[in-house]
Amino acid sequence: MQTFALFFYIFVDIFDLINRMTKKQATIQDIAKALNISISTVSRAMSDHPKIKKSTKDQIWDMAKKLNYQPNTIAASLRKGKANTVGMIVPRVNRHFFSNVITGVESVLNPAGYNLIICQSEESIEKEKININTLIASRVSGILISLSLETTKYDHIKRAIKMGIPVVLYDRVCDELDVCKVENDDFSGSYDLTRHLIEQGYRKMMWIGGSRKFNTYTNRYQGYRKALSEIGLEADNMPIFEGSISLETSYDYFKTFIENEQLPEVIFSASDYMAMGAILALQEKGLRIPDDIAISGYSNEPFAALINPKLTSVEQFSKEMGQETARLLLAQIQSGNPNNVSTKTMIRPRLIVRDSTQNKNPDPTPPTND
Amino acid sequence: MQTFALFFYIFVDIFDLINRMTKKQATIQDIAKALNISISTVSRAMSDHPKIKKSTKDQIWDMAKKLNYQPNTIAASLRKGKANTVGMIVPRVNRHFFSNVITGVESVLNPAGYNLIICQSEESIEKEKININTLIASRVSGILISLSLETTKYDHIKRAIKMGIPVVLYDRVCDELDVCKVENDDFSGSYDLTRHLIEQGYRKMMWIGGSRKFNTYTNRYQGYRKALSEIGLEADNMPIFEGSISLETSYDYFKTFIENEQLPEVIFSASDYMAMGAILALQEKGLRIPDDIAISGYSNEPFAALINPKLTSVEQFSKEMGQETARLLLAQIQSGNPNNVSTKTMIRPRLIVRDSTQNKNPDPTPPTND
DNA sequence: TTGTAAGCGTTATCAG
DNA sequence: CTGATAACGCTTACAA
Repeated sequence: MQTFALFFYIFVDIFDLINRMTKKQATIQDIAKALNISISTVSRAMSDHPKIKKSTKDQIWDMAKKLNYQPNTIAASLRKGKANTVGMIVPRVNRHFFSNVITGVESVLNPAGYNLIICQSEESIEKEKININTLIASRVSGILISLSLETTKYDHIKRAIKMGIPVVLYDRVCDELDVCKVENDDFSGSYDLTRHLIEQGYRKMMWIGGSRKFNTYTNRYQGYRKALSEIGLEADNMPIFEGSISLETSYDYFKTFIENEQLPEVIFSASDYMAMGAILALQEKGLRIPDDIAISGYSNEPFAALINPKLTSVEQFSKEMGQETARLLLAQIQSGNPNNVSTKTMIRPRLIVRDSTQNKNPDPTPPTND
Repeated sequence: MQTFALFFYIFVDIFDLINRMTKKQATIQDIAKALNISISTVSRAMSDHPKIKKSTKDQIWDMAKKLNYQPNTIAASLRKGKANTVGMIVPRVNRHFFSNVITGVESVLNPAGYNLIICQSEESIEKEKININTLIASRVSGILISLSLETTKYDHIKRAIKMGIPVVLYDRVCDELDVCKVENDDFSGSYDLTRHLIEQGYRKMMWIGGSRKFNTYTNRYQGYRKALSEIGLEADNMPIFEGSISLETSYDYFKTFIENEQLPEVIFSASDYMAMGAILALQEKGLRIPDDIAISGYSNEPFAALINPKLTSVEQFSKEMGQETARLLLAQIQSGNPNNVSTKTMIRPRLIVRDSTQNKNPDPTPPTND
């Protein structure tokens, strides 16, 4: 018994030694050889094939452990013609919104056995093209993409679609591609928010946001415009500031705006960051929010609930968007007939009313409508 | 001429047709066949091998374009025994700090021709093990990992190391693994911050932070302790609150703390979120910051500069950490002798002094030391 | 229940 | 400068 144990010990060690010396990883061949069985049996055992005897399976699994076997998905992918990998193109990962979409995507893709390759376009169409090529070259099972701000031609994406790779667009979509899309319902979010402002009694409004050549901001503007038009106000005749979506841009703008222009009752900011810039500029001039001027944001950035006053904003459910996007992709992959349908899913955002839009001295006139 | 053009047109179309019908992607074989040359020549041309005539290369590239050829990196990886992919394990992507590390990593890995597979451990050692297995199975060229909070055993990581996969630890490291590590110099960051508080004249301090069983918080505590001991104060004798690192925990704690305990002059919070929770609780009770009580944070979250008062904090240079981590990994990969060195890189953080620690009525006693 | 053998698309070695 | 050919590690008909 003693001897046997010793023998066994040496036996194990030899395998380990061989592993180390050759620096080569064990394959199913090694297992097959060691057990004097066929490699296909090993392959089947590794995927827990029902037609393999339990006892042989156990043998194989033991040996696998002994040899420190790690399956090689690359070989499997090559053989199967596709990888259990999906590619996700994101403008930037270090944005609250997008990193939450990623979390959502992973939460459905991982349990389904897929890995995520994340690529950043950094808002550049050139990078986006490179990303697409990389993903095609990696033979991913599908591609999730939110378009870069620069992207106005879609040949690179069409190429992927033509190759039979399922594609789902999320957040930043376009009409030209005939695939599944998951969007934020910016129109509704904006409309609801504007209704809230109206109900608070505000009438003299001002729009600030990113350039309306981007869908996001057009849609938000349209929602704002619609709500106003319903009570007989014309958004286009009220002040508008379009600029790059950053705290600084808006801060600088309001520094001078305050000096030269008459302030509205409320600022509708289509971006929390721009709202923040405005707030800093206004507060520096001694203006109280919302008493002297109210303001709302959009996106519900983490800081919105933390600043003073707490910022009214719109929650976008980024994680849910990721989940829905991933689910659609999985459906495409599993259908075996990718890109055969082109759906359009709207994620309905939710208005979060906070202190920054609480009218202390509401206009006596109620909304004329509804 | 007319005829030729027509012929050519049909010719192209046939290829396209075949591509579509078979849904099979063109390979170098197809190119070779179409051009009546050998597949090895095509392979060489695709990697721009110097010994291939310019004219044949051009032919090949043309045909590649015509056939809509996309290289198959899976096949290449299998043949070469490794993928041009590196794996990155991150506790959570939707954290400001980590998503910036990712950005940094990508900024050096992509130009070097590597792709990133990002996995989230979600602070679970089980997930971390699965992630490691996935990455090994994908035959990544290297692994970057920040340990989950649960991780106290490292067999899974050792396995990767033993298989010859270069591993670099970042942010959350451990002594037991003999690999390259990139850490935040929490001790120094905390020390510098405490010195600043001392210089502001604060003496009655309070420590709040995450559990000190985690390196991060021990180190920060030690820096704090050291600075205090230098002026003859004993940190251990001052109030301490350890809890989960969230706004809510700290908010709840201070709601009752204010009622029952005597407030310190300044709260040293080892987390911006906990600082924020405290601020909300204190301000709700009508306390003015920093006039009635000062407070500092750590990590320089985006909101730190936006709240009122602006929060003194410590900037961690997460992007730079990512870049350094990636550089170290690349060096390991290229050395061909992975995990042969084990370095320890400290990223020195920077103190950002803001309003929340401006002492309006400084203690007349200057620091006794330095 | 297990084995045989072909092949996935590359690259690398050797030979012209 | 180019070609033939053997892997790389796995899956999967088809056979037994």
